[in-house]
Amino acid sequence: MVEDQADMRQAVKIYKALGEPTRLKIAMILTEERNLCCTDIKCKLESVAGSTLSHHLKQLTDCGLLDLRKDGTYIYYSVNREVARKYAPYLLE
Amino acid sequence: MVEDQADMRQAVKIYKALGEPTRLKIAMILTEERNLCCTDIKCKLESVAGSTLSHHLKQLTDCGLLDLRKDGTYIYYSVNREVARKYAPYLLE
DNA sequence: TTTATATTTCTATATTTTTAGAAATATAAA
DNA sequence: TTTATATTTCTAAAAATATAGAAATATAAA
Repeated sequence: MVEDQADMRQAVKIYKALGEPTRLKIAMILTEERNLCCTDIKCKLESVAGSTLSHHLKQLTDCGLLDLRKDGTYIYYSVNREVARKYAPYLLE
Repeated sequence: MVEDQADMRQAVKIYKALGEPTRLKIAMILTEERNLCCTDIKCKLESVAGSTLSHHLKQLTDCGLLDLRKDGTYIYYSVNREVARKYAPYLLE
């Protein structure tokens, strides 16, 4: 039951993260194409400030939906498919 | 592509609806037990004003996640399993 | 018709979230 | 070391959301 609570908190975080147009877009971009860095993603969006994008990516990462891999100055993001499958398979369609 | 846009807008609505603790709770309650009315749901939650609950149910209904059936003064809610399966199968676990 | 119950709408307030500019940090390349 | 690029943190303002009391609406039962 305690895990359920923790599980629900994660679920809320994930759904909150996906319940915003820009972040859902980012999640969909990172499902289709993996290992994109901040700047790559920025290019694929109409217009977002870097600081704003950073906040969105943080939210998507903190909830467990995105995996990241650091390489030098770059951070490469991908959607974690297991998490997507469990909580939001819509992303994988 | 146009449908994709509409689809994404619905997805955002659904995830926004589920990205709030009380509403996720309501969705889970209505997945486990179907055809509950407003008052039944109110009893199963710690403490929510009727007006607040009404707003939550409206949001969950507007996005397509809940089906409703009116009977006299009562409105019975259930989770739409197809929508849940597509967007948030976590509910069905 | 009167009364009771279920639900919604109106209104206002408190809180949270989104957004981005500016400054800071981190790493790589010259 | 200097310069350039990637990303984050700080800060503040604007917008959106959650909440609930009071009043309104709808239907059923007495």
